[in-house]
Amino acid sequence: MSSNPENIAADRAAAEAGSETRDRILQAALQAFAAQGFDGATTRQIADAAGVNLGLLQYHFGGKEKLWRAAVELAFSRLRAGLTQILADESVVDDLERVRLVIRDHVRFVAHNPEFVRIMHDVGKRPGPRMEWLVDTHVAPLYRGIVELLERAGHRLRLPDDVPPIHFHYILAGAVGLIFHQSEECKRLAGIDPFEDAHIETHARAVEHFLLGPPTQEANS
Amino acid sequence: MSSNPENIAADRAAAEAGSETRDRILQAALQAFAAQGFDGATTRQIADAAGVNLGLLQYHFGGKEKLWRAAVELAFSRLRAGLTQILADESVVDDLERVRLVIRDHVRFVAHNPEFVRIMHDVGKRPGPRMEWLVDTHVAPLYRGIVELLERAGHRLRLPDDVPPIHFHYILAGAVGLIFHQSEECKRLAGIDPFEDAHIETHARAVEHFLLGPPTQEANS
DNA sequence: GTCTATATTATGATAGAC
DNA sequence: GTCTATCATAATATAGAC
Repeated sequence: MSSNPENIAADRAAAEAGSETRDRILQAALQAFAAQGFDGATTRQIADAAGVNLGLLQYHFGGKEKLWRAAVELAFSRLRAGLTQILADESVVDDLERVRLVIRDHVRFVAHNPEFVRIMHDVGKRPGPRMEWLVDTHVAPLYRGIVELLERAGHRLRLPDDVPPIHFHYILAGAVGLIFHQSEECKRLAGIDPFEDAHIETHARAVEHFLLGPPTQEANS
Repeated sequence: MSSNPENIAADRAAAEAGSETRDRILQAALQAFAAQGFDGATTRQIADAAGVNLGLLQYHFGGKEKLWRAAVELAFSRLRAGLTQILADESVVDDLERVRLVIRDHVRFVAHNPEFVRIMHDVGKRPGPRMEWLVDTHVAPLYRGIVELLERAGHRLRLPDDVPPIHFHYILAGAVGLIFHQSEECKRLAGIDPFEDAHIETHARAVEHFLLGPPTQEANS
């Protein structure tokens, strides 16, 4: 940073350009890590996709690992944006309906942000510092919110006896996300693109139906 | 292969040792590809785990790609062993009960062969020759069998109107498999090991319950 | 902040002795 | 069939000019 006045404007412009570049790198990194996994994605590929030089990744993020963390933060911030809103929405009085809203919204979120599921699946399968960091800083807080909600919805959830909420969590996450995670497989297997709006809504309806049963009369949006 | 008689016995012994080595490599490869993904797994790591030299992978399989295919064949042969048996079991008269059996069995299969799901998730998310080969040669035939079964079970499946079977397929596969795929995450998130027998059965019961409803009276095994 | 080198390491594959 | 080199390549990360 310069201290002589005539350079302050230039510094500010440079800083802004830098922040914009940072964002482009971050976005490219999120796509790459989701599509190829942490191991498969390369820093060169990310730099190319962002249209910048390789050295810049080092400058802005300090390495592949830290870049990955920043990309994950971005993915989770997008998820929380919608989710915390629903969890706090006071106009919803019925907690079972709130679960329904969460499911419907999550299907749509995953369909529009498949990177989220892809990154979760990439990390959650193997032990190590990345997985531990992800769970501790991002997944666990969210999971606690979900469990609270499930407990408030209580017996009306039609959970069989003695099934801990963690099973519901993974059944839900799997039922919602797999078709989008495996979108390429799905296209070849069934000839449909799950990301098309009609299929997204069909999937939401199906998941909702299996996990919560037919909707009550007032629940339409 | 030698043609002089006194070496035939030695040849046979060598061939047997070779086939045994081949199997050890294959098993190690399956584990590695499942745990680290195709990109993350290294041929050296596989050779080490199998207790053999790097050059042998080349000799027996001809490269990483072909070794991967052989490992996938192994995983699917294990899956088919149990599945085709259930699909063909004539003592089951009710097709809805057959679906129930398939689900229960698949939960147990995945729990005991988590490599299966890990490999599926690793390949199914991105386009390319590996994914195409996997779908065409292994997934599609299996999927056709599942669809047939679903059609025979028909309306009793409680599928909402106009939901194509592909959605049921991915809901089922996701609900069954994710907790095992994400076992490491699950351990840290909920403090339980999903591979313990009690949790396997709980999960099977929960999935069954959500997708098929409460069991009928005669359906217990 | 951005770029052009380059250092260092690790990978998949090959050649050739035994 | 199995092993010991070794090659060629591609990856992350660094140093330093602009």
